[in-house]
Amino acid sequence: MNNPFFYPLIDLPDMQTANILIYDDNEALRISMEALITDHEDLNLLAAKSSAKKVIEDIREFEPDVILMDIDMPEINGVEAVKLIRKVNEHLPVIMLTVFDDNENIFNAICAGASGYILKRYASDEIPTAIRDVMSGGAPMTGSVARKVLQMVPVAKNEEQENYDLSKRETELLQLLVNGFSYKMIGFEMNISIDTVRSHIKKIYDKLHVHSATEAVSLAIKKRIV
Amino acid sequence: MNNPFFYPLIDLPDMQTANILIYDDNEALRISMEALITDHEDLNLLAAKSSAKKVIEDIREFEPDVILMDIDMPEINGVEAVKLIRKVNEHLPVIMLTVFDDNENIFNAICAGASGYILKRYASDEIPTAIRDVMSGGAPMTGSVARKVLQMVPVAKNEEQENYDLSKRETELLQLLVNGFSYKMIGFEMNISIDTVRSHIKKIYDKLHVHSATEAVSLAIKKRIV
DNA sequence: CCTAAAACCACATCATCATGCGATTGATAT
DNA sequence: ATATCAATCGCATGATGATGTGGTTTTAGG
Repeated sequence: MNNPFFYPLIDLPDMQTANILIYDDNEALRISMEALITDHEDLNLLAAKSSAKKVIEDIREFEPDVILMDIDMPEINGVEAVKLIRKVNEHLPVIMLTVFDDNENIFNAICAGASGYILKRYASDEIPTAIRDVMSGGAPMTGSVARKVLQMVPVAKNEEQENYDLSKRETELLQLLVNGFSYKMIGFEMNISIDTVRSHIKKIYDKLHVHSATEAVSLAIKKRIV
Repeated sequence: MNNPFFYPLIDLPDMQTANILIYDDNEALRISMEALITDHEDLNLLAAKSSAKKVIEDIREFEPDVILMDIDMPEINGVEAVKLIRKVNEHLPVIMLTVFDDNENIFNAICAGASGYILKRYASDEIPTAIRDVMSGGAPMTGSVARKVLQMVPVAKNEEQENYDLSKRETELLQLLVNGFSYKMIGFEMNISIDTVRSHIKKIYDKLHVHSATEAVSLAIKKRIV
């Protein structure tokens, strides 16, 4: 189709084979996953294990590109496993598989460092895509999961991003204050006298409607001024 | 395929037609979008406008099910438009369209209340899916966007959720400190003498390895101790 | 050119904070 | 029983913070 709207699709360069390691305690599911993966030329199953107990050793042995990790497993659950993985490897993509899409689970998995989160009921459809997705730097998730993650995103939402009208220099100073600098240190850091620091601080307090450093710091962080 | 792994796919019940409103200042793109949408039976384009200036009136007039909103528009940009929408309608799905996937833009859009965020270069592929997705409660985003959103999710990540071992009372006090209370106020609030406040504070500082209220407050918020 | 605002500095004063030393009480674990 | 620790309080001292008043210089706009 010759249409300006149709941008060239993502350039899939040398999409090499993705070497996969699977953890799931359900044997039927493991078998199905094997079948699914062998159906795709660019996916290669290294192993499918029923327990993540030896995940660290496994990684060293198999050197996978991607890990599919069930959340609900006996002995060591998926979230714990991800935490273990993240201690030795910051970036190895780990896609969580689960039947639950409750906030608690999702939140824990994300915080533990999971790269993606897909629901088993969509797994047959989404796993191949998800794997290619993480391989190219994405973070696959089911739509409903994505929405939940969005809801976790900080605060603000529609909250009238109040404008406190701090000048550049004032913002800079506030930043130092937030980092625990004393007046003396701020003066040194900004190359101004301590009296100037006081002067700035007072103006900042006036603008933020606060009367102490702790209030200012608290407000600055919570309202994302810094 | 008779396979236990292949869960019944998402039940698409009465997937009714999605009525769509588009905002994009690029005419060529609007035309392409129209073509794309008319290609799909379950999608219905109500209008494609070049400016979101009258978005509120438009919504009242057209009563769309979904809005596609370009971020980069003159006069009023997409993020501002979403904020306006959210003031009158908490739940109307708004999918952001953009060529940029920088953190700043994504973060602003999400905070403003966008329901999804997809990149124009994948638009032709993803828009139909995205629309169905938001209609059924999802939150569509491109993989790379999803990953960025994940990175915004609080802190923690793998960070050894450090345990500062604050006692109950100490935590309580720290909370007050974070809220900008002075020693005097804290003492009054907790019904203890100011000297006890000092005593507690000193212990808290020791445990947090800080030496001032601002540092403590900053750490407390950032590490989510409070 | 003139004005407003930002950025800079000084001095003074009182309040509050940071820290150290010491001490009592009650709960809990060994 | 006794050692540990959280929680409470007191006192003292030096450092730092909060606020006010009054300046000068630099920068950006009308």
